[in-house]
Amino acid sequence: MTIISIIQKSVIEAVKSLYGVEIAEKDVLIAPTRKDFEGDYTITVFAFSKAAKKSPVQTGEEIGNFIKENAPQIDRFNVIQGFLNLVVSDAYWIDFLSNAQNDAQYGQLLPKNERVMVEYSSPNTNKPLHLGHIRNILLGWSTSKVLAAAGYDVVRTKVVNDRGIAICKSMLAWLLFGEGKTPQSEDIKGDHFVGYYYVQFEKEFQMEYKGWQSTDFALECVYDVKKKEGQSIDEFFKEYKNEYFNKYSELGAKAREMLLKWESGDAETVALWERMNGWVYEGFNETYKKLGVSFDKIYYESNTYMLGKDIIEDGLKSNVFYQKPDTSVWIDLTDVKLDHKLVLRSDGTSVYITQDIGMARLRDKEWHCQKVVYVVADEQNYHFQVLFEIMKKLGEPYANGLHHLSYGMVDLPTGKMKSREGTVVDADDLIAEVIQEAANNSAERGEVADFTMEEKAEINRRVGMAALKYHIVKVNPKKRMVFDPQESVDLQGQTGPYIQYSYVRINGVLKKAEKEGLNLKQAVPYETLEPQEKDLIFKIYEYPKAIEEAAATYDPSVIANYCYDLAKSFHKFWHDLSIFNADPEKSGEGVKIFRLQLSQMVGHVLKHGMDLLGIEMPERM
RNA sequence: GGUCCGGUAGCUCAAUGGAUAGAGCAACUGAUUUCUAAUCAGUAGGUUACAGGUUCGACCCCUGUCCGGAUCACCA
Repeated sequence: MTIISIIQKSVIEAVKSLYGVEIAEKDVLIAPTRKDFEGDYTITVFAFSKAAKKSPVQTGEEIGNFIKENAPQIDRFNVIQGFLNLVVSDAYWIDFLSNAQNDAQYGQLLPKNERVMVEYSSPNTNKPLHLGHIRNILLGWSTSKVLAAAGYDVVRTKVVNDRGIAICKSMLAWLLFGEGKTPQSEDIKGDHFVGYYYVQFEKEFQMEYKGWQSTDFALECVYDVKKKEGQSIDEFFKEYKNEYFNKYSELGAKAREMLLKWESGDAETVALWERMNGWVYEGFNETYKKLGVSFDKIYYESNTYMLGKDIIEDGLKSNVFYQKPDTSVWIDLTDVKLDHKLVLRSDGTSVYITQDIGMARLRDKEWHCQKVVYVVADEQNYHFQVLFEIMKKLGEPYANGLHHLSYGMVDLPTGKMKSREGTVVDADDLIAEVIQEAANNSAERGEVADFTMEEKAEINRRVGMAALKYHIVKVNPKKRMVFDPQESVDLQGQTGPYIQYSYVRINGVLKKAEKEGLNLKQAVPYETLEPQEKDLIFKIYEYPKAIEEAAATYDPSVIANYCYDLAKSFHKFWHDLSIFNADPEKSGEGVKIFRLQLSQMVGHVLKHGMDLLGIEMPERM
């Protein structure tokens, strides 16, 4: 039984026997005691003081005395205002530690016998990954790791948007201006290579558009006729871009023609499409590898974009959907405070959401997940609200397990990232930069100067990636975040490397212990904990709760902050108390072994926790 | 305009309705004969956007206002 439930039960008994009132477990508010007070757990007694018809302080005293009498695990207590602070006995903590130590899986919670699918990354194949994708990927990966640690059976997936007008733009530009070049011939990463032609297309298109804007036709037959009140020429044509692309643009016409050819299965077009997408995948895979993430199943939109129509037809029969006179199909979601939403065009073709409806059912057939987490930016909040409501109305059994892990956009200190203004931070560049920064710092410090080049490179990679990943994943997903590249390479303070460093310190003493032939498996007598020691044990004890919370809220930042707190406590412990030079007079013979065991356990939890964030620990740095 | 999400120290972020709102960065001051100073300790920094309300108790819940963002396509 956990100490929490021991305390809860004791309080329930206390209130019953002292005041004759029955309360439930959820009525017992129990929280870790604040730092400035003595105690491990605090119970808020205001609610009980009403039942007792006594002052909060008196009630606290009475309950405290009762618990102390009845629960041997509680050593002493104090009451301040309406707060009952309980001190758990050192014996309990020491006992807990030795048990945890024997559990090589500590941090892996019991199986929940539920499967959850995490969809993340889901890129377009027309340009390389950037900072925004990095947030998505890190969130998706760490969420999946957290869920797995919490006991779920996890399936990782992505849906590649490999078709549509965007990739056709790249294809067209490559045909027009590519001169037969390839990523190999130019020695460029495939996704960057294809992205270059996408940009090339946009440039050419802009030139064409600019030229067109000054024609009499554009000014007299378009601007004069369609402009809004007081709208300048520039403003108007900025808004008119898409319509121009579809109506008058030569390049636009060619791109659309290519899309039609692709859809009709034209062999040459499909071959080109496969070739260019192949280049992109090679590039993406390299980036995924650098980020240390993987997928169990990849879906391609080119295979799934026709899905969902049959469901719409069935739903039409069962009156979940309705048809307008123009034959387009809609759903009425006004009863759940949403709108009427189109699910099938009047020409019978699908829209974005049709596909998602079909995809949801397909994946249910293939995987039978009780839960599905969609890691997608918050600009699509409305889309997912609509999607989930539709699935509920269709009566899909898994509908209530669908969850949109919505995260805020990543801003730069200078403002929003805009591809047009060239302020997009490229994923590969950023990764290279943080690793380089780690290398610079490492060289300055000279701690690992005697290591081989390969070993140094590996350490720099781990440290640099830790800085980057931690910087991003420590922020609550739903918040928009400001990403300062300068700060992301910081190695001091609340950073990934700070946490790694505590692990490296632990590794150092463990190595030394090994050299001295110390047996860390032995049980040693130890009775009185130093505050720094208890702090560490307490935090180790709280680790499973952090995992549960992170899993329940789909929020890896809980783990990020937990790891920082634990590392901080360890650094403090390290600074204040010596391990090998511990004074045996004062602390007893077992102190050295005990502290090594404690350090080892901290190391285990830190490594485990950081792994949930996709961060690897170096042995030295 | 409707809907949704955010607003906490100069900056980046924490805080199951609980105690005196905490960290880090930046600034300043200290701590290496010792297991790695990528560390530790200290100083300074706040009307939690604003105004009401609910409560024994509100950064947190409710109402309104302001600011920022997203979204409201027969686009994806």
